[in-house]
Amino acid sequence: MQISKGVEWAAHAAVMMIALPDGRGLKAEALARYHEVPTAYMAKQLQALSKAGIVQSSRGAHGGYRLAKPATDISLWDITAAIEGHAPAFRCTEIRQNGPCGLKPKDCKNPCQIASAFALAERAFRDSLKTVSLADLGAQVLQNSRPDHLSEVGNWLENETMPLSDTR
Amino acid sequence: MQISKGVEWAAHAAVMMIALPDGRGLKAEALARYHEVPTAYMAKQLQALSKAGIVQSSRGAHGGYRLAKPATDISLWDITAAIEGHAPAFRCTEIRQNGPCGLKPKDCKNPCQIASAFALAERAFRDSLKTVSLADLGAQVLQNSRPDHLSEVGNWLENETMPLSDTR
DNA sequence: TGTTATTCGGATATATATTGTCCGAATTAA
DNA sequence: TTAATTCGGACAATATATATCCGAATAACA
Repeated sequence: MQISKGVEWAAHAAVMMIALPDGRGLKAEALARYHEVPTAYMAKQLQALSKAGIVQSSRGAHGGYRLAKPATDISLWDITAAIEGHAPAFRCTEIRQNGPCGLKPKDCKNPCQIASAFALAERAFRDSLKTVSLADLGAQVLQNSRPDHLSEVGNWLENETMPLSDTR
Repeated sequence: MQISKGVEWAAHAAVMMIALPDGRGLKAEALARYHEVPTAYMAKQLQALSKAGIVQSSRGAHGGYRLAKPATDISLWDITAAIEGHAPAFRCTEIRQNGPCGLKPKDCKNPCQIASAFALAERAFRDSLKTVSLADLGAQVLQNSRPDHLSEVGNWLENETMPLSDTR
């Protein structure tokens, strides 16, 4: 029971993109270099975010990624689901229908009690992540960072960001 | 992000053991046959439950497994943790310390905001599972089962259970 | 308007964790 | 003492997660 590293990377990349000025983007390679992770794999996570409508991508020269909507409208659950998928972690295989005393399918209209309990727990997990928006995370980072670090990041962004022409 | 099938099997096996009369046990092979799953792998899950102090095992002729404590004192989280381990699902790799603008370790005394959010969500998940005891699950099964099914299970148990001599 | 540099996107290998299996050590009834 | 029967940990096979590569697409520029 473990969450993919891609979720961590995608979340950090998304927080980074909050700071982008309007009309600018960051390419996958830059985001990977900034976080010191494999470029191609970071790109894969960004593609997943793009498919989920969380980020916009621009191809070609001076292309890159940027957030597709306000940071307040993107939750940590959105990012997690985009990478991990929406499938429940607990997979009920209906073993109550197995074996010498197995139940008939018609007696299994209601979900198994164990599966129900896990569904409830997973809902609690989801709901907790849904309460955290990218904007919240960004605000916390601003609060807890030393000023010199923030300007360091600002300078780095200044060098790496390119104006994006098109907004497909 | 998925939960091992062993958790499902262990949970069903544990619920089954609620019904055991005092001084009786079920061997791993019987529990596996009842649920129609591979014997050796079911045995592995039972061993994990045993290590966690959830079930008692008796070796030798007429050996088997039984609950080690009252069903009210065993939660679904206990069983999950016994099989899956206590390690958190989200693994923070501290990538904020990586790259050109990486933070110094001394500036990372507080956990990363993203990791904190996941820790909170996982706590919600755990707490939800902790509210469900084996006794609860057993009661729900009794309520939702047809009487003929219950007597069928009772007969099966009668044939399979052996008196356990020793209570190591 | 053609050309080229640069980017994203999906198909393809490798590493790791999960799932499944086996055989020896231990225990107990006879 | 013996032998049957069990648990327990070490050992393979499979599925998933991780990492990588190369082609398709786009926009800048001459």
